[in-house]
Amino acid sequence: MIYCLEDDSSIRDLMTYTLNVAGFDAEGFAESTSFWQALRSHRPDLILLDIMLPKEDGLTVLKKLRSEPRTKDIPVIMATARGSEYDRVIGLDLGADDYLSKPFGMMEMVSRIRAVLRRTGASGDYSILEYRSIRMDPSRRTVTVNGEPVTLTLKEYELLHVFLEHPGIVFTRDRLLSLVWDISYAGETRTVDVHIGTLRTKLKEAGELIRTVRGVGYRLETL
Amino acid sequence: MIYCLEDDSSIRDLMTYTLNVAGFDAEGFAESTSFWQALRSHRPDLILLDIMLPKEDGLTVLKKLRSEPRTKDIPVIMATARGSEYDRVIGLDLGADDYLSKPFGMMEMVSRIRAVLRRTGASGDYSILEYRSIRMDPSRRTVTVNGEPVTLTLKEYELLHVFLEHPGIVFTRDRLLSLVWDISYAGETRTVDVHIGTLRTKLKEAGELIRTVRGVGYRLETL
DNA sequence: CCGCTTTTTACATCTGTTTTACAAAAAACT
DNA sequence: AGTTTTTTGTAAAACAGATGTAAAAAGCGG
Repeated sequence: MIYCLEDDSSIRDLMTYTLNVAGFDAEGFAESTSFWQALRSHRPDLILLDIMLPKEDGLTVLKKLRSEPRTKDIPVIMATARGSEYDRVIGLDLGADDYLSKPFGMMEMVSRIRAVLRRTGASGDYSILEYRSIRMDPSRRTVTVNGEPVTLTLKEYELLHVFLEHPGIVFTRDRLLSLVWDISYAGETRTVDVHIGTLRTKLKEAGELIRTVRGVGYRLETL
Repeated sequence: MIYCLEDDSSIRDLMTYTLNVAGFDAEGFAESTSFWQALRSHRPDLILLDIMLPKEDGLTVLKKLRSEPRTKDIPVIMATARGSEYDRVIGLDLGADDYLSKPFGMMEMVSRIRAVLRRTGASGDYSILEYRSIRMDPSRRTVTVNGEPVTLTLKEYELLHVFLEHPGIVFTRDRLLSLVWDISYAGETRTVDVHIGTLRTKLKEAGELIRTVRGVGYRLETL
């Protein structure tokens, strides 16, 4: 989910519309009050923040976001008026993750968002993940290998999702447990191994792409 | 263009967001002043009017609209709280074109808007939705399977509508609840499952097209 | 009060997950 | 090289949880 805080309704609508088409879940806010309210019940994957806002300006919002533990890690992209170098500097100090100079194109916006999400590791992105012969469509929750559909269970799917999002990166069993099972397991468990096993067989030849790193964990092979 | 006059910003944003996604052009207003101002320069195709408003209540707004020649033919849908308020509105019969009882689901809102727009002859899209043997005519609110008419209840219809509009996409139970039922439902419920069940049996063989994605939700099968 | 829709409840069933146990493979150590 | 130790693969059993569904309860409009 991406939140857009932008007072101009036509720009805001264009943004949310574009983001939806691009496969994101987006919600727009005209001013900060409703934005803070929404933030209480939901934590977005990214926030698009206009500098010029009616009640409370963007820099203040950013400062508030960064001061709260619950929100300080949410990536923020700021939309600034052209050439106002001042805002840019201030925003940098406050820790915005990227900037968009108005007027900006929707395509640029989407690619910046993708870049920031990739950098910060948060996903929220529903675009298709692909590696070699493996293809995953998160919005449909389907996986194909060489075009052949493969039926995966929840855990298998989540595991593969982790690997596809970070090809080449080694994940320890503990890390996988916390990512896919989200609880940090104290003791020793063979669960991950078993699921890796079933995943490998279900992926047929492509199963070999999931390599064992002895004594450490697993990773999706990159060459 | 659809105007939404609703003081609660989160509901208003949800409404305009949904309408935009549904292909309408929507603009929200928190109170009547800015609404009257916008009305001077533009004539919307439909107005969504909340009864409870800060400055000037919805009934007064409706009365004013109906008294002006320039605005008296604009279709109006009123959003009312359940109970006495509803009766009061009906009793007054100021000539709203339809009513929505709060809390209402976004799909219901969209369907009502489409229905009203169709009745009044204004624009809007109510193209027939079709997938395999299932055929839905939103303007008549009818569904057929292999040409055989199927009688669906409100919720069943709205559910099927969601699926037909996005074949293949997986919907979690939460998402379906927010689309077809209330704005947001906290806590666990088997309601969705039961309705999916009845929908499946009513759709006969075509019921198998609604697939369960274990641990996630449901989706209309595409191959 | 009646008939219809919707929601809840309860339980059987089905499916995925985890554990267990042991074989196989790799590494470490004579 | 041979032996031991550690680590991983995997089949099968045990377990946990999600889903389907009938039936009861609750809501709603007449």
